[in-house]
Amino acid sequence: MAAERCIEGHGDLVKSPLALPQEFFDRDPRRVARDLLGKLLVRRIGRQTLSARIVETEAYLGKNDPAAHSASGRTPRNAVIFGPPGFAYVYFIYGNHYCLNVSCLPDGEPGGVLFRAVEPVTGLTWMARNRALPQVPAHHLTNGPGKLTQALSITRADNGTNLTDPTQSLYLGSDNLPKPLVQTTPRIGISKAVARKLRYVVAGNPFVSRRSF
DNA sequence: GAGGAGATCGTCT
DNA sequence: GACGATCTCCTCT
Repeated sequence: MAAERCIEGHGDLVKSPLALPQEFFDRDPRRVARDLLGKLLVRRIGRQTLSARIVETEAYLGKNDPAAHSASGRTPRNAVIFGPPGFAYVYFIYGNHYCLNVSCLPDGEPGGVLFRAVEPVTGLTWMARNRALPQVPAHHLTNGPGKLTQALSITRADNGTNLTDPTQSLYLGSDNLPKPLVQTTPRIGISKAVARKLRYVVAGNPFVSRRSF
């Protein structure tokens, strides 16, 4: 069990969130994607701690989901989502961008959740610096899978990180806020299984990547 | 504000 | 060699 610490953000001292247990991810990716909304993504860079609240996710179901990377079987690239639950699957896409997923389901069963958007909580200045966009509105810093990885300095070096371990430089935590109101929509940017409503957003949150369909 | 096109490169076949 | 779970810039309305 993680000890509570204090992290800095905007000059305020904020209680460090407790890491989510591995059992949280040992479930159907649809449940995990929904329950991750409102949870915190915590990134440590040296002495700096960045944290952001998850406001948009997508579930990828594995072999029965043609849109999932795992649909065509295990490869060196996607091996993490075939592994134990709660680990980071980071991949490079379109020559420019990294996307962050977390593995779900027991070891050997493919499944994962893509993080599409987060709401910055602490370290906003660092995120703007990482994005090289100091003038951009806050809600444009992290409202997309490629944007949030850039803002939090997430790269393939983070692939395979145990996101349930609070001693890691990247982990998932909870500050026990009430569950937000969740809206489901079709996933974005895919060409297969487009009709399935496997995208989960915090209703009305301005930090989601796209508002309505 | 909305829509289109180019950039860019790792991964897979 | 083709494709891709994206982003940004530019143009048009």
